[in-house]
Amino acid sequence: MTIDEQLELLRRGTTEIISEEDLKTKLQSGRPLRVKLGVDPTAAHVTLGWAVVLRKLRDFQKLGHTACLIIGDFTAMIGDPSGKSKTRKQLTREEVQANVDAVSEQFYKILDPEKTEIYFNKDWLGKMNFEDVIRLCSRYTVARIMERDDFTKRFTNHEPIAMHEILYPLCQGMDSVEINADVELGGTDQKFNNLVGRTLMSQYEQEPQIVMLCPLLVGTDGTEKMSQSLGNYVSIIDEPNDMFGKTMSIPDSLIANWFELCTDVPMDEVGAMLADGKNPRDAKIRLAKEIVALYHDQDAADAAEQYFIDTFSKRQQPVDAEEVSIPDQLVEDGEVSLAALIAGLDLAESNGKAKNLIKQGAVALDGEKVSDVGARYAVSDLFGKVLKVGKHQFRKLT
RNA sequence: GGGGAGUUGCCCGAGUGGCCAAUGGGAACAGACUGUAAAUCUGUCGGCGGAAGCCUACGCAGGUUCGAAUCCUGCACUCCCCA
Repeated sequence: MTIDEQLELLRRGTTEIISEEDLKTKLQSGRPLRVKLGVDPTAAHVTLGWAVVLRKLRDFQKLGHTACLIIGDFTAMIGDPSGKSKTRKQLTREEVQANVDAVSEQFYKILDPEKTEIYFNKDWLGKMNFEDVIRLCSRYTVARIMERDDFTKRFTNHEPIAMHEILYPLCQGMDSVEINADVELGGTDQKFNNLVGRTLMSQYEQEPQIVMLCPLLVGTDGTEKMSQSLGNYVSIIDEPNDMFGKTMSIPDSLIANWFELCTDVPMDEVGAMLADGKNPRDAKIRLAKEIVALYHDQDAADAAEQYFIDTFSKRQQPVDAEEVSIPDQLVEDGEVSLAALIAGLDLAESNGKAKNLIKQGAVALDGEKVSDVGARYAVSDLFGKVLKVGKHQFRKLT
């Protein structure tokens, strides 16, 4: 592959490269580059949004470069202030460890383990003493830190900014120094942090890293960036049917963007699918299948499509609803209250909510609507029946 | 260090002694309509209970009162002004 072809591949799905010229020079050197991606284990799932950057990292690997994943087990205890209007909650060591465990194996669904190095930034940040911290702080000024628009906003809005938050960019910059990164990848919200890395690196007499920024994937709600705390996410370890269904729930306006950032489908093909007169639903089905195929396989994608059409388009009961047994503690004299059962199976948060659902006509047994809030059934009558709650949730009682 | 303002349900925000489980908006959920899209309309939205009702809640801890989210005291946290 020529250098220009390589650049072309790397450029896809990025919004900014600082600077492209320097990147070209580095590519021309022919040596494997150290491409850094910092990940904070603040969540237990790799989401499609997160995958955007991971997939870019994989592109580098395909070209023979080395992925340097920095697990922010130290920085997670600070909490990245990027784009946040509030101080993040600081995670405990246990929470961080649990997330690290959960997330690390998910990375290899995307990355090539042979070309991946994993670092934990507690290994160096955790060893700094107070003097080291003071010295680090002296390398950056308050004015420059306050340039960040999220800090500026919080400051002008009289919202609190805790001291430790302004150290976050410096910590992240130290990571780059520590591993001597050639390139750092990040979402557009990471621009400031990544640029601090460049500054620090030159102060440590290293060649400043190239910064490559990827757009933030908008979540299933169609407005906010995809994040686990907002609940608008698709996880790459979601079950095929969930993955398919969640993807189908995105607004039409996002279809092209998701194709670009989450799949390898060529963009002119996407354009054709979305041309005037075509039903955007079909494009969305294709999108959902692509995504399922990527993280499961083609068979799973086909099955998920079939499930979706049967269950939602045709409004049939799924053939293979998840089977659940009726919890013993709900049974009294061989009977259960329907509301308690719904709550007990986690299909509603509380008995009260379950009753509301019944009142609203959202509950059916074997296709027959139940409207009696106080309905009770003999357990033996329920065996084998399919309980439907809302549009999406089906459970086969056993 | 001094002075002032504030802390209400998932979020924002009203409420200044009983009519407050707490106005309103947003989010969320459900129903209708659909393409599980968007938009729209309707309903629900602390817990338990079939219901009546009961319990728990307005930063935390006490107090005054027949009765407090509302008054008093102390504590914690946030913001502003001055030093």
